[in-house]
Amino acid sequence: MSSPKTKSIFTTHEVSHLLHVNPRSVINWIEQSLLASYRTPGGHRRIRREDLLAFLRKHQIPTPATLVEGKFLVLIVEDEEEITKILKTFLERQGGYDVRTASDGISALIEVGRIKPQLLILDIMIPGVDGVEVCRRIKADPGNTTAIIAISGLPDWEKKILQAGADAFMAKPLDLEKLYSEAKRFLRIL
Amino acid sequence: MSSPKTKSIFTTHEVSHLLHVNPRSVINWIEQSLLASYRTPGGHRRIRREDLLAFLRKHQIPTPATLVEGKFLVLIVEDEEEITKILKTFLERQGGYDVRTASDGISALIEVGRIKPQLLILDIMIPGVDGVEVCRRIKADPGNTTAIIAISGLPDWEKKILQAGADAFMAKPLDLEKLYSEAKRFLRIL
DNA sequence: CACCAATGGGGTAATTTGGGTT
DNA sequence: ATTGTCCAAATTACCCCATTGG
Repeated sequence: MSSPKTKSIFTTHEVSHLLHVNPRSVINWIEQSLLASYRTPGGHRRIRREDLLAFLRKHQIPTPATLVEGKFLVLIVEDEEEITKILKTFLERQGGYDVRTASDGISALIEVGRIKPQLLILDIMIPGVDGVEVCRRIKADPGNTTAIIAISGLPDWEKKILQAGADAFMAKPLDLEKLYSEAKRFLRIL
Repeated sequence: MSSPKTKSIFTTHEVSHLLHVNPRSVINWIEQSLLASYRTPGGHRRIRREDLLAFLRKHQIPTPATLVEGKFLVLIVEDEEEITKILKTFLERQGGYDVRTASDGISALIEVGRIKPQLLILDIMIPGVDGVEVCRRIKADPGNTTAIIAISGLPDWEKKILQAGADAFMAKPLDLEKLYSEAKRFLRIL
């Protein structure tokens, strides 16, 4: 129940592992004052979480999920309860995701406006306002920050939904791993 | 609500937790006379707060927040009362922050000169002298020790305010956690 | 005084890190 | 600009037993 308490101090090797680079590169960045750090009495470098995050932001490097504080807000819009449940459980099991749900177009639009999720997983064939229209309306807002992954059993929708502004399309049956990988891409995490 | 009354004597394990190192390293430092300590009759080491602080200063290691005596002085310059209030409440709730406020450029400059805050949270669009000019003037003083986090609803200001010497820029709406993380970065605490 | 869980010490081996190199 | 390899040194892991503090 307790929060996993994100690490707050990292060694050069830990940073190099997080960012998938050679430890020497991390040292180079530090020596060029691109990344702030301090030293142990014995000369080993230590990097504070805040300094690492500032470095990542400045250089627009995707943030490793383990560095992210708080949770990502995801809204699933799907009228088939079974699929909703599978998706929700899967994402929650990854950790770091706060998953909300809606089952029709109108409530989807209301929820997006209200909670402003970072990610929307949107089934196209839903009751009332359909997914394409939901997508269009969300993306029409210039202040929009919600990434949209559209899903449907009919691959024919792909072109139309991407034109409506969706960031990605995935055909059912869903490949959960692929979906997760896309989600991470839009959330800019590693 | 009351201050937790900072501890004045620490064990090796407590120090190791504070600094995120292995207890063994603390012992090593003590044995190399890098860190002063004394022993209980049974041989257990005890470290005085002042000795620990001296050690941290000497090696330029950031100070854990719980070791900091007194409060950090923060000045918020913002003409929207609502935002000022949210920020002030948030920082005070973290503990360890003495938060002052100003609502225009002139009083901001006067207050910075008078109370020399460690941190200035500066809205750019304020009445009278604007944030960019306030920033420039503060950073023009070679004796300046105030870190500046600029905030604005218009992301376009980022480049200009950083050129004026601001240490960071954050767009509104504000992410309080991110702001707090930046604050800790500039205050050199763990 | 004895009991007990958690913590601390001391030894040594294993791992990680920095720095000079390529 | 990043990476590979070497070595010495710093840090950490693991062991068992003693101290601490209730």
